[in-house]
Amino acid sequence: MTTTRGRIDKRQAILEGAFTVFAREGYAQSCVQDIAREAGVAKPTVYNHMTDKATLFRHAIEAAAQAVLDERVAALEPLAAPGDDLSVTLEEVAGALLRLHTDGRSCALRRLLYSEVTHFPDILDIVRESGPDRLTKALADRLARLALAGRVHTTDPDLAAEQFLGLLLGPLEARTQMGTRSLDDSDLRELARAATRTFVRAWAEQPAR
Amino acid sequence: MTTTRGRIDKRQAILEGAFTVFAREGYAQSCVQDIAREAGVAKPTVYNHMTDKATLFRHAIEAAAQAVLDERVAALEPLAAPGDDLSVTLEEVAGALLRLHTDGRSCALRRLLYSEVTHFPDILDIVRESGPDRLTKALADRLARLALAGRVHTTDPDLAAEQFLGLLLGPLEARTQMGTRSLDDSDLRELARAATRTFVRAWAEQPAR
DNA sequence: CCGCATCTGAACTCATGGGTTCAACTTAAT
DNA sequence: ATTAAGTTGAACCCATGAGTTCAGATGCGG
Repeated sequence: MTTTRGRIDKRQAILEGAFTVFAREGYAQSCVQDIAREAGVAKPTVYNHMTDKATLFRHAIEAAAQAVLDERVAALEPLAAPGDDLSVTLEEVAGALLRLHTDGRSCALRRLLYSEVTHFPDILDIVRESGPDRLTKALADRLARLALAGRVHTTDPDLAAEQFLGLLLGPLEARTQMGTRSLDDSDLRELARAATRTFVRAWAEQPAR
Repeated sequence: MTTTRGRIDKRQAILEGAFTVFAREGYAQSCVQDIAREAGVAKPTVYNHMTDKATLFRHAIEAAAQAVLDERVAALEPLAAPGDDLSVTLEEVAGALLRLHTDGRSCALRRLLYSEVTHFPDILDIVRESGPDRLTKALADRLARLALAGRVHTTDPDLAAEQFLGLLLGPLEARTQMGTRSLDDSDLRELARAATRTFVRAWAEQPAR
């Protein structure tokens, strides 16, 4: 078999260890030695799987981004069949998104993207389709369905989705000190409630529009 | 005099050069030699003014943050005496904020903060009072006045300010590819219009609240 | 049991860069 | 003119870390 290499695929361990260390130290400050140690592997083994520190970085980011995004999109699920009161479902989804967004891995990933976007312009392409873009699209899809059902009043679900996320996540950055402080669950629920209320007032309560 | 040192204060040049290089390369990837060259100064001169690469970083960030913030707060000025149609003034202010927020220095500063916040936890304190926090507060002050005048309907101007900025800046990140792509002025105006419309619908058109 | 692929640890090369030293130079103030 | 502070370039020391090499484990299929 091609994939049943030697031991229980070290590759996975390397990618995870790499992300952990990169997240903790930043790209330039991480040394491959530490990554190897973190992954429970010898340094040359790392170079057996990845040619470069740079490609190691790319692959680690890609894997992490994929994982983070899947959770996010899954959290939108309740919107497929909302209850009688749309606000309740929206608020539930909002809370779930906030919890995911403030998660340690998520914050670390965001920090890494921001800091290395200029040195690795290609990670944007890697992450784009699996990044906030796809989340906005997925939310826009849900909102479009709801608009058809007359429960949201908009002709531009993409805009509505962008604004919902802005309303929800914008206030976060300030409160979490750029993702370094963590909020307790009641704060998150409060933020979810405030964002949902404003969104509903602007997009679901109005008569026509 | 204490401040009429030797030549026309190299200190300023050093801080500016440092920010330029840090912004371009990131903290770890910048070397003091390059910073000195960028500032038109010899390496030992840098160490005459700053003890460390780290304190050099702190001071450069502080200076840049101060400059960036002052512009931002100044852009809120029109809200002190809005015209008959509040939307117009809001939209004008929103456009100005967007232009400042997408400015190269501004994006670079944001990237630096995100990437080094874990290695320099203290830059948060340096920047807090001169960061997005103070902008939100300043905007909240304006909104409070407008609420008193009955032109905005809210009992929580801080929340309204946070949400306005979220509505305005949230959609930006996606469109500018984390600040790497620049938008032309018509796009910015469009974004300002969309954010303002939603904000007004939620906070200024409603009867009571 | 053997060969093959992989993993390991340690040592090594080499480039980069932080921070310092120093002797010579420039400038401002007295 | 003299002094003192500040600047300069070049050379220097030293730590760190990317990437490689190699000789010896270790496990697997046949």
